[in-house]
Amino acid sequence: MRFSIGEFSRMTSLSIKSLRLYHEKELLVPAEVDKFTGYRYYNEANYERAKAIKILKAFDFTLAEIKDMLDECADESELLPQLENKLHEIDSKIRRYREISSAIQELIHYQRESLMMNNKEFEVEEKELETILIAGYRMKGKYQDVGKGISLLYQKMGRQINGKAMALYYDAEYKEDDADFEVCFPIRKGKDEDGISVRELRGGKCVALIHKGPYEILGDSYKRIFAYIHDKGYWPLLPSREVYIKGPGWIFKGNPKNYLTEIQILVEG
Amino acid sequence: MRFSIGEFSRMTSLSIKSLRLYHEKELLVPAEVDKFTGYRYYNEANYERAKAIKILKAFDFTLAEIKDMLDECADESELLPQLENKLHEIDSKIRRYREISSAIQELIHYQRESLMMNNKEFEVEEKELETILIAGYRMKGKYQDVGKGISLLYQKMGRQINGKAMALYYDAEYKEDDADFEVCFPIRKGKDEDGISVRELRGGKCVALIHKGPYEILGDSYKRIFAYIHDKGYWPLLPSREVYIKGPGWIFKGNPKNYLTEIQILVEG
DNA sequence: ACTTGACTCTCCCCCAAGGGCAGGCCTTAT
DNA sequence: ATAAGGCCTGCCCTTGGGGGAGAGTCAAGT
Repeated sequence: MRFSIGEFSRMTSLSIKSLRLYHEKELLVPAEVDKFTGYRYYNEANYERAKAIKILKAFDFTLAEIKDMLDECADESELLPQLENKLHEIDSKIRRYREISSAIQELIHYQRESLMMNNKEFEVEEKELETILIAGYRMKGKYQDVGKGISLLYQKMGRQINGKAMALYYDAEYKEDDADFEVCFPIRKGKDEDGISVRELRGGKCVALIHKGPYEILGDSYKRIFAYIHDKGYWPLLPSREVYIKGPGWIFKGNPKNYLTEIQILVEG
Repeated sequence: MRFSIGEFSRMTSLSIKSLRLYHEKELLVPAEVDKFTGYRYYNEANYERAKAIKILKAFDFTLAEIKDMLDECADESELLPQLENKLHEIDSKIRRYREISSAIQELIHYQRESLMMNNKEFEVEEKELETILIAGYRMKGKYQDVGKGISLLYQKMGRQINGKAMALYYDAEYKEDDADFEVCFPIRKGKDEDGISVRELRGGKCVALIHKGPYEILGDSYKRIFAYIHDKGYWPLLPSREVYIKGPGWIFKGNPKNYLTEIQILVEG
């Protein structure tokens, strides 16, 4: 039997283009090529080889690899090393894609959550905070440096992170240039390292308010929350906390009007 | 601040080639290009955009997708649809690679096993066969057609297959052209369909011999096994079974000298 | 024998995301 | 002023083909 390229293409479900490419690369050379017309004619042996090629292609081998394997091996058992290599390759691709997948999922989740919260108006509320494990990095400087501290800490702690970025403010008053604060993340586990302190952050009774808008007008919300505390006759404890529910994103700086920040102040009384 | 392309490359860990490509594609256009020398100069805003590009590239977006996203969105929440699409893409890649991975693992396992058995000499042995669930396809024809039946059945049953291909021979004598046999696979579960019979294959006391070599000389091994049965005073039952431990592979036909076939004959007595 | 329609040939350009190199211009420091 | 190192454009290469142009071929019907 002798098959023209079109017939052979239908038999093997390989496109004519592919067959010509395989011929050029000497991966699948037609049994007969008409010297005058250049027409390719395939036979049974070509068909067997084409089947092998398709299987190996389905295993994600490149054409060059397939050529080597088919030319140098006569039995499947000789393919074992190549198969093992390819298996490792595939498995590391899977690992990589899994990481990407969970990173995207996390980002989507985060965006969804902050979209949901964006239409609400927020009131001062009282709640009970739980004790959590945090990794903190103490800094002195301007409030704007909080962002840098967060990205630093994020890179250090990577996959141990278990919640949204926070900052603890140790000053009882507003300080322009010399504020004393600590950026931190809730974490699953970790150890002290490079100025990073890992410890429990005690919970307790707390007055909280979600602030919507740019950080420049955080003062308004602080005013509201302190008025509330005063009204109730509570006594505010230090450090106060800011939880950055939605801030400048990883990708865009975003619109500061949509930033969400929860101010939490532990109180006594 | 104004950075030359080399400086900017070091800052962003993007190669100079990439930066020039991104410029050409208008993905990342330098803040300033010297009209006379063509030198590119980048600024802070370029740096922010480069960071975004790197993140999206890490998420496996193409440059064109990244350009669209960065040009048309001002906030991360607007990226949600694209992120979800990409997540689906990534997840289907993971599924695909997982299938490849398990197929390769199976093939490796199979090859390893048959390599191990290849140095042994085999003797007739007695053993107890368990009852198994099989999918069988009854055929009449030549013994050479067994191969075709097996690939047909393999394609139908796919992932339900739970063991090596077998054939059941219902003739008490050797038949050249008109043999009555049934190719089958052990399976996990399944239903009758298109002439495929799914049922239990009863086990029992059995005399078995692993035959090494081409199918043409299976007769020699049958002679040995029947001699043994006769010696012991057993009574052979039909159908007899052949289990194709190693035959022509998926990829190569392989060397028939290394084929391994277990002949199993249930006996009474 | 001729025509016609379906096949097939080679050759060239295209995709993504750059890598590598050649030949020439530019900047900067000494 | 000069040298070293930076930067420019332009061209070819990679993988696994897809698309199409223009020309030649094959097989069947008339």
